[in-house]
Amino acid sequence: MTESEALALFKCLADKSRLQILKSLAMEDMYVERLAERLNLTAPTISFHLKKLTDVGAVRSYKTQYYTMYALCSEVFRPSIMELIQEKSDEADLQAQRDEAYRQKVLSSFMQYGKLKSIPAQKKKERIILEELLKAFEPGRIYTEREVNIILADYHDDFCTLRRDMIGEHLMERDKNGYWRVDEQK
Amino acid sequence: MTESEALALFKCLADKSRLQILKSLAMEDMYVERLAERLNLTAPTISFHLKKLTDVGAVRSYKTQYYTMYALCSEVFRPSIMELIQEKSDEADLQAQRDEAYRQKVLSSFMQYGKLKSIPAQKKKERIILEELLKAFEPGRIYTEREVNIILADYHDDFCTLRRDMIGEHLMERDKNGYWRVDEQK
DNA sequence: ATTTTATTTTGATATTTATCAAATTAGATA
DNA sequence: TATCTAATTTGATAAATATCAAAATAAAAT
Repeated sequence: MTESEALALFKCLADKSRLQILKSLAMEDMYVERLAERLNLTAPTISFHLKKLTDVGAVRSYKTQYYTMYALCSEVFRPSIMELIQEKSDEADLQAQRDEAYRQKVLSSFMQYGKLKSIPAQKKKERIILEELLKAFEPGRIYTEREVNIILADYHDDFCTLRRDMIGEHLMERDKNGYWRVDEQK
Repeated sequence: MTESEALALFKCLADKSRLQILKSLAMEDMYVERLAERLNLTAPTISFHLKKLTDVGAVRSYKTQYYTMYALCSEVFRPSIMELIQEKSDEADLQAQRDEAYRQKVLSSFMQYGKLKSIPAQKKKERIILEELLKAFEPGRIYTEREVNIILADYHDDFCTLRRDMIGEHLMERDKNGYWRVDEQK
């Protein structure tokens, strides 16, 4: 089971009516109207819940003459909660984690005591460093070139290269009034 | 753990952010801002989630100089989902179930083939029967005495007693225009 | 004492969703 | 085929809630 499947399962369990349905089905198979009567809900509402439960594989249904009987899929409920929580992440999450790990690795190999040991030659690595240094600037605020130099000089003597590459990587922009952060997201 | 505690726990698990928090805390204890950074959420949001998780006993916190560290309460996650689902119901639910069981017992011993075998002598039992017969009347509609008689006669020859006791139990009311159901709730 | 930093609370908002009534579909019996 | 009955879908509504920004607390360092 993947992480998002576990989430979907928990969402299903996070409802009183659905828990009651599961508890009822744990005792014996039942059809929609029987459940509606037991829980004091309408048939459409029970149907709605059973659909959700079916979608996550918690229940299954079979026909017996008049009725559509619903039954519990017990296997789904065997694992402990901990097992579900620790499901490994989906592909997207995994990639994000890998990215973050790489970022940390680059940061720790080029930064020390809050200073930049050297400016990475690889563009990809320098980009990561620059993104980190960018945090020293407030979003929206406009800085003079002198202010930018002072801030960057805190990290490395060659603040000119840093300043130029900030512009080159489009992390900052400039005009006659000064420099400012580029903030894309949101 | 009671049924409603299990429900509260599942509600907590039914959120992506909280699952990620738990997964993070499963690796190591963390403080609010660290989690906010990892999940790309604001500190207030993390705080909000941690409060919920604390309330259900999923995490606990302790102070270490600067920070409030949060830690997983692993015991909570050991049981299988099935164990939680089958928690016995709360006191209120249990009482409701007992009441319903008693009602069914009375109904089945005095009713047969949709007819009333006899009118219960015990007031408590008759009340249950009358409440059941009341369902034959539409809420809001006004019936003539003759109509009431016809409906009640379907259940027992002594429809006069039934009609009188409907009034006596305040299940129906009457005035010069006729009879009607008393519907309290909603 | 003052300032800084971490955390929580408050207020507002947008999204999700459980529920029902009414309408529709599907199956089985007559 | 026609007619029940069970089940689902649709549309509407009310309640819950995840999130953020801003304000308020708390706690530590200067």
